[in-house]
Amino acid sequence: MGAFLAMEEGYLEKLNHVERKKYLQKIKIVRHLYVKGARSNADICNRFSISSPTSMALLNELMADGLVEKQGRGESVGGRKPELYGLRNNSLFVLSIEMEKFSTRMAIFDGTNNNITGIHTFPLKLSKDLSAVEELYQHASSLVLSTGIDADKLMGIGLSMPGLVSSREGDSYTYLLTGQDETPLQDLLALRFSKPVYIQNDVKSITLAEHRFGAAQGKRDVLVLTLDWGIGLGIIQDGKLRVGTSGFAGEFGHIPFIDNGVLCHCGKRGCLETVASGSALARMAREGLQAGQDTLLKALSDQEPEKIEPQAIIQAAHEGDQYAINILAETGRNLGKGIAMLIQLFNPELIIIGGKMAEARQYITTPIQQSINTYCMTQLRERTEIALSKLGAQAGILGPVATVMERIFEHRIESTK
Amino acid sequence: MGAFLAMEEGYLEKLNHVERKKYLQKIKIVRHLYVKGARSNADICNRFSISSPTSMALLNELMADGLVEKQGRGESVGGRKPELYGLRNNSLFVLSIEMEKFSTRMAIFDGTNNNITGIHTFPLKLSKDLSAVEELYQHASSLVLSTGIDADKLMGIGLSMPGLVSSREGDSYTYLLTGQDETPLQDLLALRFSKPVYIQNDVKSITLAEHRFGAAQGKRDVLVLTLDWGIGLGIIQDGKLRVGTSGFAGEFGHIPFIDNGVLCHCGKRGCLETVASGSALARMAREGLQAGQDTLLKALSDQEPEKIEPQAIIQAAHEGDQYAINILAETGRNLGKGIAMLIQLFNPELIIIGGKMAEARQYITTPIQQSINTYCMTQLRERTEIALSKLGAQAGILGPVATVMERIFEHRIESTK
DNA sequence: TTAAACTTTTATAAAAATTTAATAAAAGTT
DNA sequence: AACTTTTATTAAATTTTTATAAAAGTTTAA
Repeated sequence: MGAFLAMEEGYLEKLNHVERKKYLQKIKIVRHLYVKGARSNADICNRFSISSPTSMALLNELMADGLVEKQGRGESVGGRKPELYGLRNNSLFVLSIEMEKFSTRMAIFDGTNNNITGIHTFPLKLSKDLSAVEELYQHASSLVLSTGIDADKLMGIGLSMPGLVSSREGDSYTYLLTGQDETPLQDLLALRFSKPVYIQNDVKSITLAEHRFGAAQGKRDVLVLTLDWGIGLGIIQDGKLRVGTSGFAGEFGHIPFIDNGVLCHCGKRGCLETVASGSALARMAREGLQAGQDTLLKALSDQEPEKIEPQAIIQAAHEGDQYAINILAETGRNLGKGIAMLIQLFNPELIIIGGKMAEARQYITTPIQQSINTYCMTQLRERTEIALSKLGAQAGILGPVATVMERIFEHRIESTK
Repeated sequence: MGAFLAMEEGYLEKLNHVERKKYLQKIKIVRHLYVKGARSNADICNRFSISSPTSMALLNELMADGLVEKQGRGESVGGRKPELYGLRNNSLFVLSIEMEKFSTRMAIFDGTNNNITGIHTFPLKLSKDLSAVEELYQHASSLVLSTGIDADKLMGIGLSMPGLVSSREGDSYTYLLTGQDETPLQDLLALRFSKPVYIQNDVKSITLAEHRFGAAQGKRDVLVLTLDWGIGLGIIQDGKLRVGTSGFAGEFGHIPFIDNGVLCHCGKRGCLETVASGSALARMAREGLQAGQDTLLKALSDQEPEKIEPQAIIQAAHEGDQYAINILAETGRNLGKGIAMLIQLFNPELIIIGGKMAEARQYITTPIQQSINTYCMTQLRERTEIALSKLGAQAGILGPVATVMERIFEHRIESTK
């Protein structure tokens, strides 16, 4: 298998046209089996428009390569039961790294997308300088070592981080800056790890996770909103993540929303994020407390007045606190107005709401829906479903896995053309 | 050629796998030659990853079918000059129909996208009932007859109309309603014309025209804004028109923009269209005149106070009228704020501004740019170019041609799979 | 319940199609 | 004029597909 998937420098260049075509077909079959699970020979024939003997020959080669194995018989559809071919267990692994501003999480996933290590958290801070690269490598190495899996079997590494990320260039424009005309971050990491590395913005990464593993599975036009301190948006159109020309699409939190509004941390005034995010919610709570509102939050604020977190407000709402419910509703109404714009612009079939704020459940979704009803054209809103994320906190660590799934085969397919 | 491109009922079903594959390859070559113009054999080999003898055989078949012909020699790149293969002149024609609320335009285009009939205008009104279908057919028939071209050579018909159109279903949700569970408009027309018909919303159709023939050629992430009485938006992402799950994406004119604003014709209040469109401009002008503003528009309004058209205001601005310039600037600033949202959400490389309002040129673009600078994140706006449409009024009639180009081959390719 | 008839899958051999390699002709460069 | 590069064509080698048969399972009907 080493020889086949590893794709050493110059490996592809040595192949002639027929061999490249065969390599391409094999990669596509592997992707198919990875994404869909074990499949029959007949299924592969149909999927790729090749004849049964050809498909059989490719599968035999993949079995000889050690990548594919027979995995029992499928259900009969009126005749002989088909042999099922699937990826060999323990033959493919993916390392997922989720970097946040103040901590970093890692986990290793197997070929059937099971987390085999649990989530390891490190207090690794995300800054502009590159020192984190080496630290990341050390943590990752010892994690891989601890599992005892063959380093050869680690197919690739996915890395998600906040801020502006150009996934095409493989570079961040906010953190771990390599400098202009320098090797992009992704290539730098790939060199250090000797593995393909794919970086992606955190929200876009979560969006891929929702599309691959969550409520957006099989949907073609989906928006994923992540509501934490800020507001994130991931866009799936015609079944693919769309990131725009530089990879920065989806800056929904910073659209102009309120005239002469509060100063946003982005430097502008009145961004949506100033009235519809976790930080907006916290600000409303602080202002309410200062104005002498009677609420469960008082107890909290007496201890640490500046440390009111959205989650405490959500908690209070679930305990029936009227003020918390009110400010959540205001946040939701603002957000809903923003979402109404999104529905009009993107005409999605589904909008998934995730992030910590999603834990407010009906206290946020009801006012959102109310705003949508007010601000959205009937024909559009009637065709849009709003749902809460099922993946929840898992989405963050599954994101890089989905990113690797999306890119590792594409990358190979591209370089074969 | 009749047999080849016509695709009679059941033609494809008769083919075995190899024949279907060959048919698919030939269709793809024809599309390539149609979109790119005459090409060499070597180019086709590279483009489709097939060997020279195979490609030559396919081209020979296409020549025997009467679809392709040799069209001279290309430039040498250091050796023998390549033979160029192109679509036979006068072998493919497209009928373009542009329906507006109060009139309908038609023209026939040849295989190199030249308008061979000029634009014929009919006072055909767009309503909910289907009586227009027969009228359309009669007009079209006599137009085709007048050119003397073989009806067989009419490849397809493109039809654009305002309102909600589901291009996938081939049905309008605003005009020419066929009723639920009835044959969609597109199929109804296809039956009457005995030709493939493709319908599309007017703005999306224009967007395709800009992408195929205008300033968006070769670009991958483009937004096209049409500014007339209303505001239209067409979205190209990753090189393709994106229309959303029901085909209604891009309802930019009716996003909520002003709290408690003017009543919009859509029924809601404060839509962007109420402060940033041609009708908003006309309203501002009327209000200004009533308030006694001193402006060149006075002369006009004295005659027909209710008939101030955006074009008159633009004209006045070009003549130096300060009031006209001011209200255009206000319209532009509002629009610019909306465009700032679009840039943040879509991260396009180019935004094309078309429609009659584009004739205001710097009087509209300068305030637009000013708003973008105010409301848009630096990293995003720096990577976005704003340009005026070069196609201008031509875009409307070229749109259905681009729609046919986009769909007619896809349609055949789909049904081969 | 059992056996025959029918489907689907798998395997293999013959037929067909495609690619590669080889070659000649054409066009440009030194 | 000699050499290089590219195109176009033919023949040989390879690959893919089709056709066929056997194996395995399901359904139908006695």
